Amino acid sequence: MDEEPLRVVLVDDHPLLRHGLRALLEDLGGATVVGEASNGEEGIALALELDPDVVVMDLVMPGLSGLDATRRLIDQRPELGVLVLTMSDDDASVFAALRAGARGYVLKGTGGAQFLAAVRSVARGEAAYGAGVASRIRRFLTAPPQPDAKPFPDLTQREREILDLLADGRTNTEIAQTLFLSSKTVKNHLTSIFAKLQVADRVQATIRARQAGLGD
Amino acid sequence: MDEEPLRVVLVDDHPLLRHGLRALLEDLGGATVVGEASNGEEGIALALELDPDVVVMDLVMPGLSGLDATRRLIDQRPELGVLVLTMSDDDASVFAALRAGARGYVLKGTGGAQFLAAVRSVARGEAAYGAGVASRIRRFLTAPPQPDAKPFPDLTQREREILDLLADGRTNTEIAQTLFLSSKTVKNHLTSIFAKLQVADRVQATIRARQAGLGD
DNA sequence: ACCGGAATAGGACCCGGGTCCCGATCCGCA
DNA sequence: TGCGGATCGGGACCCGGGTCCTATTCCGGT
Repeated sequence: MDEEPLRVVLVDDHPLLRHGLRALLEDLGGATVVGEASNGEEGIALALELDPDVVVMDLVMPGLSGLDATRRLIDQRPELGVLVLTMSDDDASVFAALRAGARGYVLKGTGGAQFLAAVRSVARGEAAYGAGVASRIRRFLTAPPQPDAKPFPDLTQREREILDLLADGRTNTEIAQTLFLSSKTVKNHLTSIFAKLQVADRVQATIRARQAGLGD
Repeated sequence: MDEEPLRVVLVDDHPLLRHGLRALLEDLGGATVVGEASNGEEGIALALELDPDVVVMDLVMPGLSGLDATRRLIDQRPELGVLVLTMSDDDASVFAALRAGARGYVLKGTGGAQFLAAVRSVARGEAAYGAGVASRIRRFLTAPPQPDAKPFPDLTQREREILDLLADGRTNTEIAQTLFLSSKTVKNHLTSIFAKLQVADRVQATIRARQAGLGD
């Protein structure tokens, strides 16, 4: 499709690594390294000036970190492809980089072929995450939907129904009408609900219920 | 690295599309399609039996959806690479698929080279998301830190303080003691708060306040 | 056949929540 | 200087929320 060589900027404080990457990209990857920088400030300036297809960014560098550099770069050029290449293999680094706008995250030590594939993906506007990063993202996305199960196991069926209506801000008489009950009965149920939830009144019960996902 | 052809299972209810994919994968991709299925149930059975490197999964299918199929598949084989190939280009579909455990998400209409790259990435255990998906993920990760601003602009300072305590489940006398006020004053403020929020009582006000981020 | 718990409901009672009206002070702005 | 709004509070009043006790029905488990 695109036979023009990819234009790449390398930002890494390690000259030997830059040299190796340049060789890899230009000899085997059909890409051209149009600029190299050894810290964040230079990287930003170079990238803005040269407008490459991909910026390969290290995270830990003297001076401006790769994280901040990525953030500023994306602020100014949202569509710029930043591929983070780092040794940091932990949740915090990964998500910080993704939030900063990096479109790729691969670990140093990744094979040459995978690295080149990641560069090309990022150049195409796609996302390219290494094996470990993929599972991290999934865990992160999977976490929220978990806290389901059963909200209040010690409540009876009726009590849960009433608590649910309470969590919608309904008043006792409204709850009673909805469930075809006497308001007295609703009061009685609420009293035992308060005891089980260990709260003092309907407001606190409402808060607890909504924290557990009821209402809305 | 791995010169053995990738083993792929196709799950899509459209025979012509399967045919096209098979041709693409086998002629240009150096892969072998070891099985085809036209719905979720068959897909699960085939994938479990053949244990391929990649399962290419459509989302919309008669019978068991690709979403549910992916979920069940990943439940049993967490390391299995599932690449979702679909026309659905919306947040809900994308995140549902990622939560279900898909390691790739590309749109029908993606170029052949990109599709093959995605298949190979997924086979290597990496993640492969198309261009649009990448920006969705970023927006999702960036969203949480955003929802600040000012909760209730029409409330006065004092009213916001009182509403904040109310959102913690405090009672009128407790609020009064905290702010060194008379409970009468608290009541009066609450009355005007209810009017401004257009709610009937403290419970509904609490709900509104917590939806706006107060309390906790 | 019996017991216990869930669900329903009434009576009596207290008190906090909520409303409306009124008055006071203070401050900023026209 | 005067107006308006924010803040503070009192009085009077109503009623819904909450508690405690008692009682009935029904059902499942022993």
